[in-house]
Amino acid sequence: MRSASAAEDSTARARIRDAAVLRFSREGFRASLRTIAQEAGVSAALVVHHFGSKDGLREACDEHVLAVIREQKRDAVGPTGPTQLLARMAELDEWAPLVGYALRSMQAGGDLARAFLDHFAADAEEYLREGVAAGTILASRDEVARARYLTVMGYGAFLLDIALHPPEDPADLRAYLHGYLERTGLPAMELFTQGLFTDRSMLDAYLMYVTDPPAEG
Amino acid sequence: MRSASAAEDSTARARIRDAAVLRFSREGFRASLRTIAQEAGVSAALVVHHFGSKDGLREACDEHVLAVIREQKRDAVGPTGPTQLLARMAELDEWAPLVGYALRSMQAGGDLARAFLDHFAADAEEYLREGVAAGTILASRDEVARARYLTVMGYGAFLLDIALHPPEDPADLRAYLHGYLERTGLPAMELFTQGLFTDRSMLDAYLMYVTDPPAEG
DNA sequence: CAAGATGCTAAACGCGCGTTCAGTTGGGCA
DNA sequence: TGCCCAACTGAACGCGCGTTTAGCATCTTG
Repeated sequence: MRSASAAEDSTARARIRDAAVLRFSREGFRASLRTIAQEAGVSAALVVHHFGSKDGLREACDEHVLAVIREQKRDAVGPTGPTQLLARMAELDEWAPLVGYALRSMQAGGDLARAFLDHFAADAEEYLREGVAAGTILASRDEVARARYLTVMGYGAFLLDIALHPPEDPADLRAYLHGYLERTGLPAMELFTQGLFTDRSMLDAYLMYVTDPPAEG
Repeated sequence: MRSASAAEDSTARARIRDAAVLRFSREGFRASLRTIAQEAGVSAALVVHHFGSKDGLREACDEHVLAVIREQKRDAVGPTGPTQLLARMAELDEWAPLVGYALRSMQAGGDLARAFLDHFAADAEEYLREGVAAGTILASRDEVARARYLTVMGYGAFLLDIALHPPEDPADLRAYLHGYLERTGLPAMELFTQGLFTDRSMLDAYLMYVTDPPAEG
């Protein structure tokens, strides 16, 4: 079936789509149709001919990226966290444009971003439950909310870090990810194993507040 | 000196700057000069006359927003967390455009975003040290890295959440913030008081890895 | 009062964008 | 063979953008 990867599809349509993913990944969604067409070695008119409009092209890219990442996840052996999935994919240069596209998409918001996050949050929930069952992870009063919170936090921190320190070579997500993990590894580990507070008073105060909220101003 | 607020400055230059902050806050930095000029009740040419170019206008907005937020912070009585600063400011409709501008700026990256985060991370560091000294917060092996990590995480999560669920009325940050805190309050409190793992094995493994890293591939 | 700076505008310029259009090529099929 | 349809292109269109230019009032100042 799949001889090596989807890149083997050398129809003009696929070439345009791949070129679009690459340029969107590098330049954001401001990348022009003409630039994309040039990268694919076709005319700008052909892009519109195949995808109807620039928005149509973006939708096609969205579907493609989501499909590939889902397939990658299915093929992955054993459970891995959602962050680890993109991280491992970034390790292979072949997938770098897809990961870059996904990150751009999350930063821009929209349907694909929501789809990604729902997907990853659902994964996180599963892995957290497994951890709780295995006794390695503490139980939460609201597993769904926790999974979502941790997912949004992880990706949000990574995206903001990228925005603050844009890599000179956007293609080299590998190097960037390495540096990011180096910077955040220790505080993350401390937070996840020890928390931040020395006692339960803040949590108890919050729980009290939630169950018996003060009157609205 | 300051009769009520900076909004009292009714020179055309100030009106243009305030209009720019408002529109940038609502529409992002794609907002056009003509739109901003119209909002300020002047011609587009006058904007260029006063600020040289659109980039010049953005720089002026950056300086203004940073200055106002710093001043607000100085006036604030007692220590408050950096997140709480923006949160409290968002409560007052008067400051909402400034806060919106700051958030847009962080999402877009650039110098102002770095300035904000350095500022807030330094604040966080101070408050964390106070907490450690007071015995309410656990000490970290690297206070600087932890302060930065928590700051990037907090704002990153909030920004991603906004991108995923853009409020229908961007001006009403107040309502949005309320919903966000409702969604994340419990898992955040749990994480900060209890951590995530049941034992120290992950942290110990990480510390071992850092002090004695495996050979590079 | 003359002269020049200052605040400000209407109109236009040039550019890059997404998109459209008329037309060419070439393979599949009655 | 003749026809058609799909793939594809170069040129142009229309638009909105940031910016420029020329000119007009209105103050300031010697």
